[in-house]
Amino acid sequence: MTVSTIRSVAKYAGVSIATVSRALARPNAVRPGTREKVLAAVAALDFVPNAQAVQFRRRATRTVILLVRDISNPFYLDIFKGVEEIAFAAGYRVLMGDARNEAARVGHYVEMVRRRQADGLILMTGWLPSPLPKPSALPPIVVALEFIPEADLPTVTIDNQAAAKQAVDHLVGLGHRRIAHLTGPTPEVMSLGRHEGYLSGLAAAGIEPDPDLIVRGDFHLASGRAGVVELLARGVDFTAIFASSDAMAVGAINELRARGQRVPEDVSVVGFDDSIFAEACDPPLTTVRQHRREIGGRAMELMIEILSGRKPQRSSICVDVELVRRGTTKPSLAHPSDAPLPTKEAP
Amino acid sequence: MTVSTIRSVAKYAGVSIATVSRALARPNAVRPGTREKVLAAVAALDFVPNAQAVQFRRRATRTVILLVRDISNPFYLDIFKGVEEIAFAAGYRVLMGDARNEAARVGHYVEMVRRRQADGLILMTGWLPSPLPKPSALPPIVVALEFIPEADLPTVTIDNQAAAKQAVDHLVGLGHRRIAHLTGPTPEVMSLGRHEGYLSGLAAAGIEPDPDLIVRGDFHLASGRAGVVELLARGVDFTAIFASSDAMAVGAINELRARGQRVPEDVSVVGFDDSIFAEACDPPLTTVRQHRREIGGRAMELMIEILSGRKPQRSSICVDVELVRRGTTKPSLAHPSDAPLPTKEAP
DNA sequence: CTGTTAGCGCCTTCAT
DNA sequence: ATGAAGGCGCTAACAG
Repeated sequence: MTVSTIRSVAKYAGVSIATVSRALARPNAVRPGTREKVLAAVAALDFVPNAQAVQFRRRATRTVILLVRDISNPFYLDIFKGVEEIAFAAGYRVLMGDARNEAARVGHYVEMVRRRQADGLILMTGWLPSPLPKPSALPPIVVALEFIPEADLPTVTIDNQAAAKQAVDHLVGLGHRRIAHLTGPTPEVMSLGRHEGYLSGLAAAGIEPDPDLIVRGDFHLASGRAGVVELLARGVDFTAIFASSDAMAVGAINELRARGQRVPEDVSVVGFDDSIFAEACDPPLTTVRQHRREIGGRAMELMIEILSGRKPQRSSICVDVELVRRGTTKPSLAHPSDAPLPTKEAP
Repeated sequence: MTVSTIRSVAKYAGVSIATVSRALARPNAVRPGTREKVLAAVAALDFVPNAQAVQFRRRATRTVILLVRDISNPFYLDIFKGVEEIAFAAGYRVLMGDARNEAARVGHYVEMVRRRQADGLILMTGWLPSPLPKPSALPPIVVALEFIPEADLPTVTIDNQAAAKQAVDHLVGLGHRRIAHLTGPTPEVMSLGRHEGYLSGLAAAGIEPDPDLIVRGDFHLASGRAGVVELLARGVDFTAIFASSDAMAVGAINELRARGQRVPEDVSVVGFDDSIFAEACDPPLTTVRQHRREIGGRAMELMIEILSGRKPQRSSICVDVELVRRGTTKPSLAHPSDAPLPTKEAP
């Protein structure tokens, strides 16, 4: 590891340190001959500017933190990718933080940027440390995909309700009328939005919602299995399931199969996310795609605008979703009415 | 965002900045009364030390970069988690870098630490920028799970050969003798190790390897499907498949099913990694588990030792793997000999 | 165009 | 136990 400083380069090139600095930062602010000399010295001494000193001087770290709820979720990978691409291109670095589902850790990361370890925070947790610091004490924050009702922060989201409605519309279009919903953890805005979308999809089709068709999950695979177990235990009829996450959809499919039901022949299933599970699923999963790269990218763009002191045009952005029709949905064989399914053994 | 500095705190408390610094860094190097005053001032002014200044002064960033081959791979999530846990506890931060499979980007990250943006680099790519900088120009690097033959760097790995052999031993123990291997991308050390393990597993059982049973893949799902297509096209008999990654195993299973073969009844399948695919698979995948958290943690521990100037006891660590028997393997129905499978339609 | 100079915010001897 | 002072390596006025 080299240790040469700007001073040694200056001496070697026979110029002042200011000239070295300029030759490196704005090459054409310096006479070509001088530039040559400096560059030669830089090469000879294998000089690399000390980034810490530069950033300290400039009062900027050019680093942002992407803080996620739980890093085990592969969902965040593409978000990260979107953030990182934009960040990299703009000369920023991305520090990935894992909140491990603990509010306290969010506080830690907020503290990090207050201490100037980073310039800003892209938040993908639904909470901020409480008591909420007064707005003036909050560092630059952009919220992605989540909602923090208490604070009015710039946000990049999708329209969960419209997205869920699309999924239900698809099912309805296929002739399904007994559609179950595996929801996300329910006090959360995201889960609620998707559930409302489910309800409005039913309403649009003139279908009366049936509380027995609604099962609460937590987005994880196991809760998808459990959801099907519950549905079957209730003895309720259904020809389709809308799951608020792909992982739950896969869990549900596995459980349905274990119970002798075929997908999509007996039951159609739609997921949400278009995550890595969707393509690994057999048949591939029909699902609502979230453009994760784009969401991440947009969030980073917002952050850059904020950090540049420019006031962003829109402080909140809504990214479109897209229904991806694949193999787990097909037309309902049930009568157009609410007639029970052909034959279904109880669990 | 607060802007108070140590100087304002000093003035407020009526002491010198040196005292403030001490009161914060080593509280008992200062008289209790003074400490009180300082702490009160800190609280009143909502002072947080500027981390950039501190680190600049101390010539350390307390940040390490975890650079992965391709961030889209969920495999790295748990590695990150392991790294981050140890790092966090030791007061380090982890910057996640994505090499996007490009050697040039590795160079970029090496450069980052040379510029003192970070103290060290945990490398999970199989390459370093070439031409290789002379060792003296290399920053602190720990290699995890990969191998960089050209350079002699501290490494945390698993014994790929022994691990693969375990998988094959398991299959052999179940009575399988016609075992296919879906390899990883082949010029790479990791893939080669696993293939050697496969071969030695066969050798130990006195089974002659059959080149027709070996298909090259790239660790991804699609190549698992393609591998089965190839195997079937070759018209070769097999009762089991060992795939060098879980993703390939899942792809293979999906393709087998599409061709009317049952898993594990007709064909047993073993994967490698125990990744997120393994549990989502139906039935759950028998696979070789890599303890990713531990691997990450060990790598970070090594890094901390190196950065602390302590010479690590062992510069290379090998983490154990574990065969996880689940639902995709069962005893072979084929004759104990090399007899062809009962009935199998050609593709 | 180039050099001189004054810090950025903090830690750390070195005196007192 | 405390204060004064000197940088860390660099950038950004300000003069020339």
